[in-house]
Amino acid sequence: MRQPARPTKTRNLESSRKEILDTAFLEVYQHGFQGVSVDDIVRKTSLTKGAFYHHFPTKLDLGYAIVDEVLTPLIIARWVSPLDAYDNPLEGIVAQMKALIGECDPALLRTGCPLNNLVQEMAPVDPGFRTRLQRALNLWIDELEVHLKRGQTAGFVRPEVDTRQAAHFIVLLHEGVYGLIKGLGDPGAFRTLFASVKQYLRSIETPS
Amino acid sequence: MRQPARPTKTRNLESSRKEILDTAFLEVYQHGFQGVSVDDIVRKTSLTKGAFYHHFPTKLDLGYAIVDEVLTPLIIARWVSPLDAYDNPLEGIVAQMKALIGECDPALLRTGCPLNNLVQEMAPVDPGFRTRLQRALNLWIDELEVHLKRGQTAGFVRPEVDTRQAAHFIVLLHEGVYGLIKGLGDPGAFRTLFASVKQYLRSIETPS
DNA sequence: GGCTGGACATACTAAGTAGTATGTAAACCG
DNA sequence: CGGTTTACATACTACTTAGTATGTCCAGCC
Repeated sequence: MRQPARPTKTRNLESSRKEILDTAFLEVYQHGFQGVSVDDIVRKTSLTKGAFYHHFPTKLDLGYAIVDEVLTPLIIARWVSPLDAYDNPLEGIVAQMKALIGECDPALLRTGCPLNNLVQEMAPVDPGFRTRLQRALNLWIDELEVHLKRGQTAGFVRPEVDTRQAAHFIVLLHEGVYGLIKGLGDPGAFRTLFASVKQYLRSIETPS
Repeated sequence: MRQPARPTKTRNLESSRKEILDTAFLEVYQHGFQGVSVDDIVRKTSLTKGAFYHHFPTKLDLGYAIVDEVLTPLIIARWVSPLDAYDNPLEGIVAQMKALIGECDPALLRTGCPLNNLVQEMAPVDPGFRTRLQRALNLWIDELEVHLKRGQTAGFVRPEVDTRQAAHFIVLLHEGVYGLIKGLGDPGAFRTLFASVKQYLRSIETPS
């Protein structure tokens, strides 16, 4: 058996930081940033408080790192990159929403969208969160617009559609679907909402 | 000068409770339920902690009272009752959204929708909140559907429209508009989003 | 192989937290 | 008008919180 290039050490800066970050993300996702304590987080970790404050100067900095290093990449990986596989981006949007929300574990659905959760909780409270969450949302909108423009030149999206306006609205629809399912506590509401979403997307698609 | 029927007393159960409830609503609206302490609330009141716990057994009970006695009536007063004045409910929905979001103080807009804020923060965390917030949302949807049905029989809403599905979607649009403006931190985003909302509402309206 | 610095662990502090115990004076009732 | 209840105010407690101070041990380097 070959040794790995960087052999497993009993201590590892990168992996420790990642462990804290990932478990913190899950805890914050479920209980909110203000609803989770640093002690809560380290308790769910193999590490201790000393490690936490070695990696993150304050709890707020941890929050910022969650947005930048976990949340934003997650948005791109789940809602943007998959569209590359579709000639018609509208088709991809429908498919992804069905796969990631419609066919998601209902229990998990009740906790909503990690991004939306943080936006609603922290954006008005702290400016550091605000700017970072704005960046994430704008990135999502920008990337969506790129795909819509591509779909427009390829003839799938109606030429008169304002792609920027549509990108905004599609993000709104994602957050709205997540939020309303969470609020109603009923994953079954997805079918009803999804029908309206598809109806809108068809309305900006060139009829075949 | 006539004495009022119930003369002003130095102590008044009803008005004290209302003072606590109203200031608590504003504080929770701005900082979240978990982000506000009982001490914070009483500090913004002319009363003290003794009064607080005389009126509310726990902080959670205060939260429940906020949903039942402040939030739910507010939803009805702002988004449902005004529709009575319109023969065409879709026209009323557009007018109300423009008046209450589009022409609202931008600073206030950044804190979003009080109902949506609480839903995203507390619905997954506490079952007592969950059921109450569900009730509020379902009431909103139910009342909206009544208006849509009325508009349908009056010929303003297309006969083939599923009014229940539309009511769900319209509530989603409200929460989504609030949420995205808050997330983007840009009240100017309203114009963009509002255009899409109007576009949808026109699509379920019978052409004149 | 000893030394140094980094990657943690342990123990602590000061401030805030929900909630309580008790006191007190105003309102009501006879 | 005297007593009881109600509507609070004050002072306190037990606990949790973010953050710190200090100790320790492993890893790489000379």
